[in-house]
Amino acid sequence: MTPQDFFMRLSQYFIPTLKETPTEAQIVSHRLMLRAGLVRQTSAGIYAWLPLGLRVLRKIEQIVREEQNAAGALEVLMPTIQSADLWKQSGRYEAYGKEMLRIVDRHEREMLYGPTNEEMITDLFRREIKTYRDLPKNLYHIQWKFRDEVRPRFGVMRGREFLMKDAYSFDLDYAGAKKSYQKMFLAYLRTFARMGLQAIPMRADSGAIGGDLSHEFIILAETGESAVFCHPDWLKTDPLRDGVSHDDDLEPFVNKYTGLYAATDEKHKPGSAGIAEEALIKTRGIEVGHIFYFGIKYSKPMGAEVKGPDGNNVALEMGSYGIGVSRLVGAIIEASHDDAGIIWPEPVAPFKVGLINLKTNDAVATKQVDDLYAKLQNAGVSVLLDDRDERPGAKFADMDLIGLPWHVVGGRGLEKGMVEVKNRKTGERGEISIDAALQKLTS
RNA sequence: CGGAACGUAGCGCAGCCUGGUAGCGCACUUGUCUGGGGGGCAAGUGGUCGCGGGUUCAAAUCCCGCCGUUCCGACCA
Repeated sequence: MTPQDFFMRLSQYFIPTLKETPTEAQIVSHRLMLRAGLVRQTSAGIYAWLPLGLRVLRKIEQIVREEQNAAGALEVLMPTIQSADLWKQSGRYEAYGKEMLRIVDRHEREMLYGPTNEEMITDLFRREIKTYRDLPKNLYHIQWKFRDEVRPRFGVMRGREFLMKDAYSFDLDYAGAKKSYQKMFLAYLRTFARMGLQAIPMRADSGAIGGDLSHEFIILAETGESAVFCHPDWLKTDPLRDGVSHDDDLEPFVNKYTGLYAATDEKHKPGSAGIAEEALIKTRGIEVGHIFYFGIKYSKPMGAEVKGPDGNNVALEMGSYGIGVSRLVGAIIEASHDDAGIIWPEPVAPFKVGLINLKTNDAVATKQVDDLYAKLQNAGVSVLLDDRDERPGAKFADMDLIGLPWHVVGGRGLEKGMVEVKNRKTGERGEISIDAALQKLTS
């Protein structure tokens, strides 16, 4: 917990909620992100993150980071601005098209705002790594990227500027590359599961980048962008309880998960699922991650080679692994909301508890609420305290909109030492003693 | 990039067709009553009508150009 967590009083914070929906927001996550004061648009597809939205972004980022680290990937940070030279070497400078934001610096040098980092990481790697003994390696960073989409839309789900985790693996041979791929496969399943999402890997085209071992990770959300079909057993999977470790042979694990049928609308072939068509779950999904092996696509033209055991130079076998971090904020809301607002899964919630003081003009009651606030903080629970002098209705509406997992209401029950505790997701609520509330929320 | 809309107060909108003092709701400020699901009363603040040009005695309104934003399609983490 950071020191600033001790001063999360709504009267001093910055959460500009909106009662009405801005016209430009068409889909639910975009509407809610604006209404709940998470972001503001500054240009088409470009957003400023306000305090509450930034906390969520950081939470997601941290989970991604932890799971990457657990898989043995090493964090680096590459620049947003790149030189065109590297892209000319790989041949993508011409190929990329108008999506790439091209910039000319004062010396008339061609630069670009990076849409991805294969070239740069390959360059960094080839300069330093000369022997197979230093393999395997997987380097990742979490950085802002820019793709000049023709038509940005859906808020942060398809912005032009976006925060992305991208990892790049380097191996001596295919067997090693496959192992690296499998580790990321596991890491991805764990990452999304930790965020409270049902994520399903689906076989994917490797697209413009090339390659043949490729999966998209799609999270299920009724309002998702594409229709998906999947085996009902998907809903029984839990990657967090499979008991596998990154050091294990992951082949059986990957086979288990890739063995269950799942396909997007465009890939779906009726009758190919191995079970009755009617038994398939039909829903919608949002792509939040993509992993793929692309072999020597960049290492070969860019001369990224190491000496193999036999003394010959070998082009590096590579793969890359992306997660749309900023997109996840929108995707999670698509997957978890109701008419009143956002419902944050606890691991990514900006605060765990929203504490409402309905008696701000009553010194004794306020003391009780402030005490509870301090005790929760001291117990390591992040709390947002609504100490504003607002009508109860406005406070409840804002709290529901913001969507913190637990709401604690200090009101007329305080005289008897009681508060109301509400679960945002289930709507379940009840009056319990302050001590019991403290117990419940810190356990 | 093809097709289509929209731009008037912080937000949501009316006014434009048929040119003549720029409006409504919410928000905001002050006072007051109120106090468990966006409250009432009273008094206020706030707008170069996206920008530029043209027509006209007169333009938010009509005409031309530009900019911005959004929607549908093709494209994508």
